[in-house]
Amino acid sequence: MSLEHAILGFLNYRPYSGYDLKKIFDTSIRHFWPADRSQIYRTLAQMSAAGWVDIEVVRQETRPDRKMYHITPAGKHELRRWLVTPLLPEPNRSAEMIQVFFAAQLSDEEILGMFERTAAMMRAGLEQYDCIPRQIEAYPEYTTSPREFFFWMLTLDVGVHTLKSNLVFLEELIEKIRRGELPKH
Amino acid sequence: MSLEHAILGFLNYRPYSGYDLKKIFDTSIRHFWPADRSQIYRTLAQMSAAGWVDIEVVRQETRPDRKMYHITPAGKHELRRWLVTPLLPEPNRSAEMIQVFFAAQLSDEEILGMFERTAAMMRAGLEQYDCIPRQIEAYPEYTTSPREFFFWMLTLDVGVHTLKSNLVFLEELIEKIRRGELPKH
DNA sequence: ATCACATATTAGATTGATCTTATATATTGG
DNA sequence: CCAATATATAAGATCAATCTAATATGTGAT
Repeated sequence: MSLEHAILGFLNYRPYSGYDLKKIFDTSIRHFWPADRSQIYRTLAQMSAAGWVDIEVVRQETRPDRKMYHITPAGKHELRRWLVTPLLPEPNRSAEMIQVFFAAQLSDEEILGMFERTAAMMRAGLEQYDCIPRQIEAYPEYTTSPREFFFWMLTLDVGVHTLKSNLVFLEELIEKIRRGELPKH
Repeated sequence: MSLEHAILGFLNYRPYSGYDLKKIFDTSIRHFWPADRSQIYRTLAQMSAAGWVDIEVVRQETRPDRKMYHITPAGKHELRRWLVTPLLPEPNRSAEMIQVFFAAQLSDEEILGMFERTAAMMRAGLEQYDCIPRQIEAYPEYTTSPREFFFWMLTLDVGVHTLKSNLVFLEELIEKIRRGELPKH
């Protein structure tokens, strides 16, 4: 499971609580691995049972107690093992592609409208990416070195590059449809 | 759920059994929506309960009976409704990106090895795409018009385009690492 | 004064996807 | 002759992800 290893990755920087981890996920890797609060807590419990993390209970008077999770040597070992393991190629499910696959059943105008809405969403997505580096820089405690920062930024670059490339492809397709080049029958 | 609508899309060509549909999925849209046999049968049962399909039992003597699923007017209506509905943007989960995100913990050599293996898999993937059009052409009964064929091919073009674009990006990154341009600390 | 929000964890329920197993028979290949 | 593969459906189990709700309190905004 990847969630476990993402958590190990963060705990390898320093100890965090489940609540901290939820915030970190939401401000960093949510774009390629969103995580549910409940699932983070449950996964932490499993990781504790597996001996990958130790729990330190921090008493608080005005707030509920926090459980700080510390990575163990076994956890560090598991993280390294996973990081160097090539992943089996998992297919990226895409409901959009199903719509494309059966788009012949729609009129040219409907298809054009669909693709134009998609292009608009992709352009909006590109603008969102511009805001992320500032978000990450606002959390300097999460990153500890230029080397780490390089790879954090790399995940963003991949996202931007893929989006841009797909947008160019889509815009060419839209032009093609506008020129009436779809088979009519 | 997208699986339901993919099934409706195929049943809108002609009636099929669950067994047929599994084969069709595996030879056409598996690349962006793999489907489990068991799940297809269960989904067909739900679709029947929802009134989207009718079941015609075909007695066979030497083989188990087949259940041929026929799309109903309600099913056709639901298919059209879904095809013109813009989808909520779902994040593409990517375990590979988690590995990139925490790659700073590995040595330059380990990172290079990882990326080179990924590039090799992508090149192998590109070669696989070359074989797919022939597979589809081998199943002419699934497609009924040049218009449908155009969109079938379009889903392949998107896949090839994305793969190629990501491969170029990755090759540039590998060159950068070879030139020793990763931050060392 | 009240309402929303932040802190902090956990349990319950459901869904979609996946894997395994069961059943029963015909054909094909070694 | 035996093993594997194809035809055909379905139940059982599990897992990861998601949504909702419960609990309890402090702070800031309207």
